[in-house]
Amino acid sequence: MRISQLAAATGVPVATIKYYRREKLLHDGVLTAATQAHYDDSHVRRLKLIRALIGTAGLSVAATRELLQGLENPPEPGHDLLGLAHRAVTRPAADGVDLAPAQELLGRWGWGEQACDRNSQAALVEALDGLSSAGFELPDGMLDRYARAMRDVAEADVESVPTDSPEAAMRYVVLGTVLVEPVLLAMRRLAQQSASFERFGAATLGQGAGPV
Amino acid sequence: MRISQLAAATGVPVATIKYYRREKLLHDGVLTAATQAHYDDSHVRRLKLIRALIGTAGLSVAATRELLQGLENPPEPGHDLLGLAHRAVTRPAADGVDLAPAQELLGRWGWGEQACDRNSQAALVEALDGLSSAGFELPDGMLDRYARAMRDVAEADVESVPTDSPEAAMRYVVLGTVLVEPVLLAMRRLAQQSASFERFGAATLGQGAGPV
DNA sequence: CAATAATGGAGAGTAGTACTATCTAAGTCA
DNA sequence: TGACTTAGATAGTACTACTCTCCATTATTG
Repeated sequence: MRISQLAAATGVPVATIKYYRREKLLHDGVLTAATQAHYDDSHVRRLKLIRALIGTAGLSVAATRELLQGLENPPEPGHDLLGLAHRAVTRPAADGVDLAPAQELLGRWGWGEQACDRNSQAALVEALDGLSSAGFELPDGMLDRYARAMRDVAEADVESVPTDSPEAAMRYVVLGTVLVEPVLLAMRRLAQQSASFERFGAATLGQGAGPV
Repeated sequence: MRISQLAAATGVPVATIKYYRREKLLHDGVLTAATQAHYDDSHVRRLKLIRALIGTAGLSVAATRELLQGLENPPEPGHDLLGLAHRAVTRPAADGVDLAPAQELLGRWGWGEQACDRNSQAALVEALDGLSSAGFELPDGMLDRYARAMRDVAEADVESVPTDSPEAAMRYVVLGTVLVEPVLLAMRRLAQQSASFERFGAATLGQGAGPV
């Protein structure tokens, strides 16, 4: 398969394929001559994965590269699979973040603090800071309801990890983490619309009377 | 309060404040002379809100402007509050998207299809497409578990909407939708780490033995 | 009251990201 | 043979979110 056929098979422009190759997202084809290379199914699959990570999951090219490079190396026992996935979607925590608020919540929910890494805790703290600095106050108990729901999600995630091979587990964890996020957010919005429709009828929160 | 004091009070550089003003995110101060204007608390609050929307929620300047302009106009009865918030975080659906897969799911979950707008349905379809085109298959029943959890979240959201004043309701819906998303995602990651720690111990999915 | 600093408003400049286009020498195919 | 394709390198583009510079005022301070 030559590059133009690879482009046709995936819908990705040739120039973009070359760009991804330069950026080390896509492995080289097999050179058959100085100006000719062959690509195969592995390139098609990889390219589709790249587009899903950049397009659907909204990762940057740099984060995508890191995640793919992590996926490439077979996971050693004790390798931090979740960390690999989470680093791809979590920006590193600033140094001066006070993790105490997160620690308190983790304690309250019985989520072992020692199991949870700094960056994810910092992400929670920053998200909550964003809420409060915007002058937005969550009603009492709201955070706990959210926590229960996300715990359900996470338990489903963890239970479904295939345990037969480390490679399959790694793939599942890494892709499941980043690619499922947009699914969950889309679901929340639809569920909000449905719940609001049931509770208030169309007139209050849902679709207005007129066209959008 | 002059612009430099506004900058000091919010941590936003003067040049950036001027930029937000040009971009109509921030209302003008009161001119007291040709080169002097006064700012007040409303500017401080607005600026903090802008930073939360752009920084924490990850909105673009354009989406932030739209959302703020929507917040500004008092909501008319029948106004589409959820739509306003959802448009700020959902990119408009491409024309050619087939909504059938989403419709089927909505039917299965009993989420009234007529309550759910095209763009949100398209977002779900695209997110699921991303999963499958990445070669990632969700186990049977997984989507339903996710749906149940997100339904819980959405019901909490809708129940907590203050019903006393339309302005408060609008503010709650719009900000709650976009600012809570990062909170939920951070929680999912922490819950995954905790659940994985409980199920597998530190060695399999969680923090590796060595330093990262 | 004069020197210094700050401000509003406008425009231009910058840094980063994700491509996209052009070019050359080399190879392929009809 | 001659049009077409390709690898690899370099340069250019479009967009976003700022950031800087400038000038004619105002304000502040010694």
